[in-house]
Amino acid sequence: MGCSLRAVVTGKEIMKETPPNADKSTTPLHTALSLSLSFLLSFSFLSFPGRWAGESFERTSEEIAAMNEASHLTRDASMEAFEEFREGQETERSSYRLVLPADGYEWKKYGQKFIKNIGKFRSYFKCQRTGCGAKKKAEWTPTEPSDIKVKYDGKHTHDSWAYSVQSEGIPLLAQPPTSITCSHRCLEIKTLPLGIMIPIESCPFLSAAIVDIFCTCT
DNA sequence: TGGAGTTGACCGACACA
DNA sequence: TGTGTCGGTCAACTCCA
Repeated sequence: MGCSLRAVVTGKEIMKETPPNADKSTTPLHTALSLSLSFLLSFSFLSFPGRWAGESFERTSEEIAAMNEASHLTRDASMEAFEEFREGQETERSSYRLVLPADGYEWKKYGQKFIKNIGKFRSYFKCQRTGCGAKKKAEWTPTEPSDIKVKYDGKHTHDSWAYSVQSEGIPLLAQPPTSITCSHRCLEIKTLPLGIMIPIESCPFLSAAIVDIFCTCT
């Protein structure tokens, strides 16, 4: 079990998870803020909410029924069955492409699966920077394509382009986070009032972005 | 033509009988 | 311990600018 940081931005939820062996010597609150720092630095939403390429995404009841039917098949056959159904519906392939909000890093998509257990599609991304092992997974429900959950794995070995963007005078957070939650293996719960100033150096917009932070045990 | 996305196949982990 | 299912990843393929 590890520590997780959650942020809700304009109704869309994202999540950052940390390894179970993360340093626990610091206070829960400090841990929460430390974890949030790198995450928020890359969290410069210049285009949000996420949307599908092409025409607006709407799933018919027949398509949903086909997905449920496919979920009873084997892992790879389920996606195949679903796609076969879609082909029969003569819908555009591009309308199922996911467009994620910019987060300050360049990602390379290397896979996508329909996860049976959670009933969502999951796309896999790697950071394109050479030598950087950071990854992220984007999950979304077919019926709620704007409800995208992004899980970040690993750390970036480089800065995000958010710094360069900021230097040009462009607001980093067009739509700042409305809530940030840290779930941590601790014995106490920290709750900070709205609008609190976060004493973290090198974060140019954190105080303006964070309106609520609290840490709970998991 | 090269980069990015798609997708079938493969592999290791895990649950269960 | 064998079998089936799962999530994660690879790599060939397709698409598009």
